[in-house]
Amino acid sequence: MADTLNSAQMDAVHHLGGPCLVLAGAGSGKTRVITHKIARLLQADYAPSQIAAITFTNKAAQEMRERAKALIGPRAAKDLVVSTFHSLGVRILRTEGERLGLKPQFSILDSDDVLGVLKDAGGSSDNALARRWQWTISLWKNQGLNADSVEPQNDDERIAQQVMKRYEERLAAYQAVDFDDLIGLPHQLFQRDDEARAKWQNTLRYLLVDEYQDTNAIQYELLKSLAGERAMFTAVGDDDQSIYGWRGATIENLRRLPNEYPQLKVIPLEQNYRSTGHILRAANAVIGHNPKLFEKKLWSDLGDGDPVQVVECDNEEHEAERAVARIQSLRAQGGALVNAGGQGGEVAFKDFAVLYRANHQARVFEKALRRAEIPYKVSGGQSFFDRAEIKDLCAWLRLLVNNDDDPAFLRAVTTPKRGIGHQTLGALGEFSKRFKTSLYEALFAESLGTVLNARAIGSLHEFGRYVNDLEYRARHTSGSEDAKALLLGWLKDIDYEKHLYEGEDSEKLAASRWTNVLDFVDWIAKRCGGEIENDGGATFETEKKTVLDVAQTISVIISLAERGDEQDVVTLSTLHASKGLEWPHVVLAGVNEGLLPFKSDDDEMTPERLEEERRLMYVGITRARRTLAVNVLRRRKKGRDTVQAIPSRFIGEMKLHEAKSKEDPREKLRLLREAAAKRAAQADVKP
DNA sequence: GCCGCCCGACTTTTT
DNA sequence: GTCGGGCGGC
Repeated sequence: MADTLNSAQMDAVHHLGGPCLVLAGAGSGKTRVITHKIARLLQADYAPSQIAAITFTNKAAQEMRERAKALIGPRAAKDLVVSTFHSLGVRILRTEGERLGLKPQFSILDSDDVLGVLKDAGGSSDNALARRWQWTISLWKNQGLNADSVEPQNDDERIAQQVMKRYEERLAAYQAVDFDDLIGLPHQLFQRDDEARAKWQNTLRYLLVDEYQDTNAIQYELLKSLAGERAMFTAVGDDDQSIYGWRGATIENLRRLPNEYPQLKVIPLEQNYRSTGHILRAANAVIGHNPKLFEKKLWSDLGDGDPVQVVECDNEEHEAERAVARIQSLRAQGGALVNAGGQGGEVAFKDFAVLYRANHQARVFEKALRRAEIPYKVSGGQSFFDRAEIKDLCAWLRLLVNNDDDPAFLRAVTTPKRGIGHQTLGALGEFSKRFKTSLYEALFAESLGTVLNARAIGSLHEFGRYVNDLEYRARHTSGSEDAKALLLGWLKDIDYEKHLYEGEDSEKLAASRWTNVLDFVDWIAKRCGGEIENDGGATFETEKKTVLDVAQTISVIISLAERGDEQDVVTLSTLHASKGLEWPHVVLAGVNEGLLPFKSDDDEMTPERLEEERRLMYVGITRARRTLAVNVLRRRKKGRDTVQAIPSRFIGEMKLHEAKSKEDPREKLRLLREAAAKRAAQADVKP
């Protein structure tokens, strides 16, 4: 991307006099606009602490802060308010809690906590039912409703309303709030307390909102009251990438903006710096089938590039094989298909992504990639390993596998605290650096006595001997039962349960962490195998693995996860999780009716739903920089059996044939398919 | 009433 | 490949 801003980006950055809506098409450099606008605001004498950039996820907030820091320097970046909606809400509630009758140390319930409270409040032990209540109540709260203002439409909703009433009472009694309250309560406060509202309006004098199309009704209201009369804000979003309607986001928020702020300056960013022409034309063609809120058409000056390929596959396994073959052949050719575009050069695994509608579609791709020995990661997935308690234990396991893993050593030696402090570790670190050894190695060095006193050395040796002993036992223990005993013994030795309860002020949270730990132990133990299995009359023992073997596999998973995007691996991701990301080569998997657009058997496809599915397709297409393969299944699995599969109507909507002759036999076939898709569309959509 | 087995389904996700 | 629900047997 050029180092300068284009003229639309420039307009967006320099419009400071009033409300501003930036319609940032895919790949149009919206983060650049936000960070440059922050810099511009600083020039215009806003203090960093008066500028709030609001995002949806912690990850996005973190990235935004990094990007801003690179532009404006660490000192100014430190005071910027870069925060998610929810953490901003926490901040408001912590300072203003009193005015809402909330103790300063209220607790925030996570999703599991809420489920528990709901089961209790609703007098049901049925998880699925409680989840449905949770879902319904959350959607209501996101619309700014409470148990008294809800108007139930059916019996289920009437029950949910009653449960909600009791749920509200319980939260008040517990002095607890849920995630939705983090937005809803500050909003209520600002509605009725002019003083508090004025105070915050003066604290946060300029608001920048990222992914504006993902805001829900209540977030919109909160923004509106924060912005106040002055209306100093920039909303950045793209109605064509609104894919979270199902969790309460509403593009109404985009539609109402020009009405509620007549002075609103709307600036479309249409130049795309990501994809080549064929890909962009396909994207524009697809999204052209949706009714338009704002006129916007992406263009790029990166040349036509390679045509979008429709890849026909017999079934899911074949599809995965073809995707693997595509990865291998593109790598072999150095990325050149028809038009290399930029430089050919090396094509790395990390240049590829396979995107799909639903998580379970990843499995068959994982299998094929493993067989082809292609490294991959499944994105968006398991955050289990991200949990602090699991990381603690993994540090120990990593240390057992590799004694020289210094970060693991540091975490293990201080978890739990065992009287080895900063001083000791600092000295050990210096020592290890000087003699170019690992920390673990340094611990046993004869000459360590020159830098540390006997007591410190004693503690270190005790730790070292324990690790040594544990490693020996882990190396010689296998089978589920023995492994479990070993692991539980270890946790008891280090008194980890106590450590959890001491480190956590909420007993409940500590208990849930301990449950995670026990799950983790079971998980490892299971992988140590050795269970007697009964297979067709013949009993046999499955192959046993030692605890150390399993720890080794875990270490690999962890180090993959930790290095994150640095790793040269193929990405498997849902379309939802792919938003905001890009890859040179993208494969869209299973572009068939029923999958994309997704349709479940019992609910009917409304036009709104279909439009959101179409935006999902649009998001998928616009992730690709240079090549795009769209996979179509001839047959697909449905439940236990395989059924005929119809190509997605979105294939036809891409208008890939536009410039081609209709005499081409392949083209005729394509047109027939398109007609079939159209018929499917008419059959499925009720007007 | 509880436990175990078998069958079937399997959206999308953040705080 | 996993989880949950439902049914059947003890």
